Amino acid sequence: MADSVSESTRQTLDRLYDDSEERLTSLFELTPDDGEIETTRAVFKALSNEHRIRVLEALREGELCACELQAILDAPQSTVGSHLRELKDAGLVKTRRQGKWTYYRIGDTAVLQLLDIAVALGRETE
Amino acid sequence: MADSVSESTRQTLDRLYDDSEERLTSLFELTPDDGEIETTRAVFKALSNEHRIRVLEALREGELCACELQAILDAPQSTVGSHLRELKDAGLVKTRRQGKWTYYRIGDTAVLQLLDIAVALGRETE
DNA sequence: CAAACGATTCGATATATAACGATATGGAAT
DNA sequence: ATTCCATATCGTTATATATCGAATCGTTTG
Repeated sequence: MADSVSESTRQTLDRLYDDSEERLTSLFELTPDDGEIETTRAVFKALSNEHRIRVLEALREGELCACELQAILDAPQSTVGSHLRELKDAGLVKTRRQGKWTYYRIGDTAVLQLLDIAVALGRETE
Repeated sequence: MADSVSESTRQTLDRLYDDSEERLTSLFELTPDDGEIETTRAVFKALSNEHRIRVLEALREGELCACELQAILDAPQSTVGSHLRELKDAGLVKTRRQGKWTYYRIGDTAVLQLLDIAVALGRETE
């Protein structure tokens, strides 16, 4: 584990700490396992697109069918479709099929919490 | 505004609603303005990378210098540097310079809230 | 003030993501 | 069954992001 660190990094730590080995070990304890990082990244990745954010914002009020979302995004059907699929794959929306129509809704209210916090954070960063 | 909608989308809405024009107008009210969407997107984009998530997780406990973060990521200095710059540009971390070292810390606890919610959301989606 | 060293930026290449026309799928109505 | 329609998927091309060696910048320290 600790011996996977590059030479230059190790040298820096050696200079910085009396017991660099111990420090390295405690540093590595700060990092979550790969699986958790990856699932977290997938959530943020799905949220990091203008069209997908617009869809989720629109779904705050309740479910909408794909064609309504298409009107909101004002983009070609294939483009909208692939974004909806991505949101669904990420678990951020759920679908309900009624006849020819597919209705989309927010999959978990935690999604709205994420949006709220990010909006506030973005505003203060501006 | 409403006349920017493509022909096929309009036709679909025409079939779907008696007053498609009114429906279109109310749909457009669901979408936030471009500026807000963009700042929100910027926050999520900065968060949608394995290395950057690892950095933020590591900073939960308190500030760390760039070289320690380099040890945690175990990546070349230039790679780590560009991720740190991106986090700083997005306002997610703040820096403090002491002598030769630059110390990084979480810029706003809202960042940790975002991470917590996304981790939980990712876990249940898996 | 010059050497040393960590941090930052630059530039080229590799990889990932987005867009969207064309086509397929599946339900409903005639 | 055939046709129509909403949605989903595929495949290609365009755009964006990540990586990392090399060069540069800013401080500290001798």
